[in-house]
Amino acid sequence: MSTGLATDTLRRFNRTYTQRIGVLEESFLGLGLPLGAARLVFEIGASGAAVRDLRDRLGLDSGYLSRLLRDLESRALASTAPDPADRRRRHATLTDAGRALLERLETRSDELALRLVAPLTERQLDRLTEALATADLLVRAATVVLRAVDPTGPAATESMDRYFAELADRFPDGFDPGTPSPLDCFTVATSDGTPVACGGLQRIADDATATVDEIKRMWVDPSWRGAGLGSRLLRHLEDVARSRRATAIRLDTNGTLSEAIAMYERSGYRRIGRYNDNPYAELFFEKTLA
Amino acid sequence: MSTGLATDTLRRFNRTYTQRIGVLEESFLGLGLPLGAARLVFEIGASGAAVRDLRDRLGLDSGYLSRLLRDLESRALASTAPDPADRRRRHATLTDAGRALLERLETRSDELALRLVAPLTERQLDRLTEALATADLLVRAATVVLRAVDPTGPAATESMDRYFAELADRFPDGFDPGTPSPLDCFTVATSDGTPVACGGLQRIADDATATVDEIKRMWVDPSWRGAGLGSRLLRHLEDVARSRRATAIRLDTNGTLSEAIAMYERSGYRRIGRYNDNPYAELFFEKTLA
DNA sequence: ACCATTGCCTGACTAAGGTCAGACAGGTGA
DNA sequence: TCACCTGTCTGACCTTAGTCAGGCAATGGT
Repeated sequence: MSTGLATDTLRRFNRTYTQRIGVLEESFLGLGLPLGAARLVFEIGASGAAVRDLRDRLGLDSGYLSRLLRDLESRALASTAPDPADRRRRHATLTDAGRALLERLETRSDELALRLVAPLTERQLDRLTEALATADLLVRAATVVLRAVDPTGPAATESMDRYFAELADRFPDGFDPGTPSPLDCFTVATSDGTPVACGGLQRIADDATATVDEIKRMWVDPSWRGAGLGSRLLRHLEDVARSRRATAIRLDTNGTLSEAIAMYERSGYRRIGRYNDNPYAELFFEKTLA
Repeated sequence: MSTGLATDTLRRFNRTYTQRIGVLEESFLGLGLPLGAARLVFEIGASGAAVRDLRDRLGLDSGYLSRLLRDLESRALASTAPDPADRRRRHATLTDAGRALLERLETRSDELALRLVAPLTERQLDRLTEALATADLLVRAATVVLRAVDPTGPAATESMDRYFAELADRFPDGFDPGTPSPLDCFTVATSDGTPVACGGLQRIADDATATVDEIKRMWVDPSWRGAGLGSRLLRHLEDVARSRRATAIRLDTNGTLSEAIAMYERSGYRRIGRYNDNPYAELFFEKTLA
């Protein structure tokens, strides 16, 4: 298909959106707060948030956010306190009044959304919901950022922990990572700062005949599957391996991870015999790098 | 399904949208024009537009729009001239420089859209395009306005003409409306001011046994089909008929209009025998009103 | 103990977006 | 012809949103 169709659709949708759904934003208005401040209340949420995160999520200048926070404080809607772990960082929380306002904001937002879709039949509402969920997942997936991180750093550790936790969940007899040895390099995919996928490389052979990297601890957050994140990560790791002068990539996997297996096959990996003694591995794949 | 899921999805999408796609808007920036002015250039378009329409479409205060137009004029991007038909109204047109700018705006917007979806595979791009097109159609359909209009007025005439034109196109031997007699009442569905569907009622029987209204000249714009506009219009006309104390509704149709026939059956209409001598009618339906 | 860095805050400033009241020209019906 | 309406324009005014440079306190490495 032509990318022209895609951009046309995107732009057409953009127009419909700003005219029709965009007014949802304005539901935040009319409760005495300007839009920016209301959005901030929304973003702080019932459980509070770090100032740093707020800045990232709202994409605001540090000075401006600070001013908005002071504004909320002067209205007794929020308060900030230093983070005990690092007293330079600050954490914002809503006061009772702030939480009450948040609730009213949510109610209004819901009402407006409901009114918007009220003329639709149930069947159409289902179609709309499904279409929006699909679009949401894909757009979010498209804007995921792949980043090489320190294989022993916090970002790598956090995503590997989630990977191990899932294996423990899915394997019939559980999973024991032991003390995982650090990999040569590690890539984490993040969306809004939280890791949603990861994977690393380890050199397992380097002699006259071949230089082989093994892909290890590759994982995609369950709620992000079906958006092509896995293939994208795989391609990325292949690029990294190539830049490390690897001539082939291998990986092993367990028979329970059926989506992963399908993806490896789609991506040009072919089944080979066992090449290690990993007790959890049942299937072994290899791909020759061009 | 619960409407809660729908509003959740809508709100979640809303968030993703403002963070990710919303920046498309900013593609209008950086060409020396503030966003509002750039949007106005976009809305005037290559073929110009009435100031009145611009105000409606952009939802702006008359004074503010006027100021924006003066701004564009002072930059030699647009010019306004009185409408010859009513010299109070004014019509805005882009100058050559304005059209050149419009083109650059469109290019930038396209480029940004492309960059946004670049990480997606072709298959995902197809899915995204389809999802957005569906969402677009449904959201636009949900915000269509049904309005009773003068059966002989311009709005009614315009949509009936399009209906007749389509019949002429679809019937193997063409269609001749003759001099259509005005109906008792007529409803037009509009989106952004242009008619997208219509239908009227005519009392065809009123005696001791029954008061019967006939639905005539019901039509949905081809590009708007599949969004439930037909059923909504049908329900609306039934309400109108009820308010006119009708006890039953009849309608006739041609065998070629298969989507319409399916819709009538879904909506509780049952086949009856011929009740008029309309030469184009082949099928006849009736529904008893509660 | 020192220094660079990080995280947040403040003051000063600007652009953008928008409202409101009134003015004024053109049009319309009695 | 007059009174009133419609559509647009102008001046005065205001809020919101945001940038930038510099400041201070807490932290981490040496």
